[in-house]
Amino acid sequence: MHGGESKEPHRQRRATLKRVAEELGVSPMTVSNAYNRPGQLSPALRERVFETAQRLGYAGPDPIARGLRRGRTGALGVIYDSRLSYAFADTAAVAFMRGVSSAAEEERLGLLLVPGSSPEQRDAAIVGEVLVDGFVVYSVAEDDSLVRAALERGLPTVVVDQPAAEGVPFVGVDDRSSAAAAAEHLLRLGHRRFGVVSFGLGRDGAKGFADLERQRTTLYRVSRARLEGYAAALGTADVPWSEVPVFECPGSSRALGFEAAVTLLSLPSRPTALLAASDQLALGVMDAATDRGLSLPNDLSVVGFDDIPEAASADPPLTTIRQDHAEKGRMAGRLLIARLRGGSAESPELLTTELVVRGSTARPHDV
Amino acid sequence: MHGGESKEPHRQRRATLKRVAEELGVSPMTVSNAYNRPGQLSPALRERVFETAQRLGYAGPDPIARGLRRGRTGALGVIYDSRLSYAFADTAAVAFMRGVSSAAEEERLGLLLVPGSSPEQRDAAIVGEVLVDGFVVYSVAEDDSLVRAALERGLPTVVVDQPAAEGVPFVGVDDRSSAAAAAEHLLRLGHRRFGVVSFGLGRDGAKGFADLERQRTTLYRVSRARLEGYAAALGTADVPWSEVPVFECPGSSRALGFEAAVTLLSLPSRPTALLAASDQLALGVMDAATDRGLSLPNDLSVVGFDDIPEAASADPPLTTIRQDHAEKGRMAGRLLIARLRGGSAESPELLTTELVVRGSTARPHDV
DNA sequence: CTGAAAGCGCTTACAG
DNA sequence: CTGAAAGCGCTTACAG
Repeated sequence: MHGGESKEPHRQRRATLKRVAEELGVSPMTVSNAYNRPGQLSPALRERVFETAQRLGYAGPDPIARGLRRGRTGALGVIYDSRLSYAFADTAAVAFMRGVSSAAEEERLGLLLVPGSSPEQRDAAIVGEVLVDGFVVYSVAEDDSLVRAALERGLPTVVVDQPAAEGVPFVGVDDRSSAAAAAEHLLRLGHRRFGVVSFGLGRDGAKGFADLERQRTTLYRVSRARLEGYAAALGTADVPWSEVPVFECPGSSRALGFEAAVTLLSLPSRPTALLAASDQLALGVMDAATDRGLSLPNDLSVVGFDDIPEAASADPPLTTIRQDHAEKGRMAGRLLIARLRGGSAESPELLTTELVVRGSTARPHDV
Repeated sequence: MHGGESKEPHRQRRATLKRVAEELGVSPMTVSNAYNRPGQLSPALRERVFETAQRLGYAGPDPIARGLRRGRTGALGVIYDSRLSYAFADTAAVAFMRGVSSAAEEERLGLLLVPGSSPEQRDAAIVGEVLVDGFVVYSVAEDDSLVRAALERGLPTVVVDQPAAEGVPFVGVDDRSSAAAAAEHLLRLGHRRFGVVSFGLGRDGAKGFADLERQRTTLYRVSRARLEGYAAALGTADVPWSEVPVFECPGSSRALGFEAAVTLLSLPSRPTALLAASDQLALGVMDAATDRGLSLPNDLSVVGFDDIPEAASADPPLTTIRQDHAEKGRMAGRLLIARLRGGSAESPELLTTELVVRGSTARPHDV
């Protein structure tokens, strides 16, 4: 029964709990207890276990085996829309991660950043292979294969920004009322001729003007909600929405904002105010306006969405809708953890936003 | 043999591979092959496997069980000195993570951020419990319990900035020559009266002047290497190192830099130039100098180390030693991956640094 | 305070 | 192209 040591050692494998138990002449469970339930055995025996472990080069119970037995990994998975390295270059994403990590850390959970996806080359399979207890899906379009893969995995999942489906916990802002606040600000200043730079409205990656039909039928709720917010505010002020040009961008980059603005600003009846669905787009709009020799905010008012750090330092500083990305991350993390703990935790209230008025908006020049 | 379905279903557990195999009347290995080796079975059978899986709500092989069997997790662990949320607030750390994540992603590996540690409350045990294939230890003092725990875990480990021990792969910059370059720059400008704001030199958290003995005997190689670099450069110019006041700070914060400078600048023979071991410390030095009514760089030259984003936007902009944090992360990630792959990969060369001359340094006023 | 047995859910040789 | 068996390394009831 003893003397395991004399057996032909197969290639000197890493020491195991069982091996330590044999060496010591106790049962594996005693060794397990030494690590996991100190109260279950005498301090002296526990000491002997650790000594033997040390001597055999046993570093403690293998976390993978423990995970299999216990059914959990101790990590939250974060799924990001793009390459991970982009997440660390995106100030909003970094703030969001800061929030998620603080929630995870409160519960002694790790954060696993899921690799391998870019919009061009989706590797949704990895979502099924990753060792986590649940997912936070951040900044991923609601019909994306990454979201599907996360939901199919059958683990608790919280979706951020883009609601995925009925019943899936969601964290985000009230896009409709936030967008309305942006439009109302411009109306108060006296603007009547608007243009909108929107996120994408379909999988087709279309770039150009979106008619009312396309606006209404889009499956992208964030895009739709923001358009609805703009429309509602303008409607209240008797600005007919059907006459407001909406330029759709297949993404949210400065370059796309630039393109959109080039088109919008060459319209026969040039808008005096442009509403952009993100600060990135808005900054591109400002680039285009400046390029065209327009002076901001005199010739054109611009409002963004997000309040990224670059918004405040833009020239002129960008008026925008601020959201608290870190708080969003914290809420997403906490909501996921509540699900993990078996709580039937409801999705929390939507996060509040705030209109931040800066130098990129003013009364229209011709009023 | 069949009809597993008719057996008393214990609480409707999650479906397993075995369950799918029973349902289909094939062996578990066939189901496993359907997921892992498509070529091993007919497309038709494979389809039937997936259909059955779908019907039973089986989401594919459990990654934990697979991990146990295969002996790997598919994730790299990143150990950070402080709370994770601080890492996402630290621009150098974020750039570093960006680099590590790009290396991980190249190999389809996830990044697990290890939770639960702050300098005040170390939870090194978590390092033994986390499901990863190896560790990158970032920004952790070489005698810290986190480093010990990572090494004891017995997984491949790469240490960054603070070399941990002989034989442990290491990524960092040449601290000695970088520090020397900083001092040489000041010497070239004509400075002869120096002061140094150093990192900590011991576990005791001491704050104050460090004598030669303490400088020489410190176990912190980074602190020592930088002091040696300063000393070597000054020695070459016949500035006696023994007369250069070295103020030791138990950390690297703006507040500590402030404190150090308050003391150094009230010395009877006031230095005309201060060398700081980090930009954070240097910014604190500048705060203190301004507070005291000194004008920079006329009354005092300051050189930092790191080139964090705040350095360029400081007033005046900070002269410093630039290091490429993202590249450092990428190298650390690649080095770890090479170890994982069984390569006996040597530690790569030290990363190069670059003196960036900005407005915080000038000829001494009284020369 | 300690043990013997079962089993977490899969994949890996070894056979055919 | 498919199977039966062994086993990855642990922890969890169940007993005593």
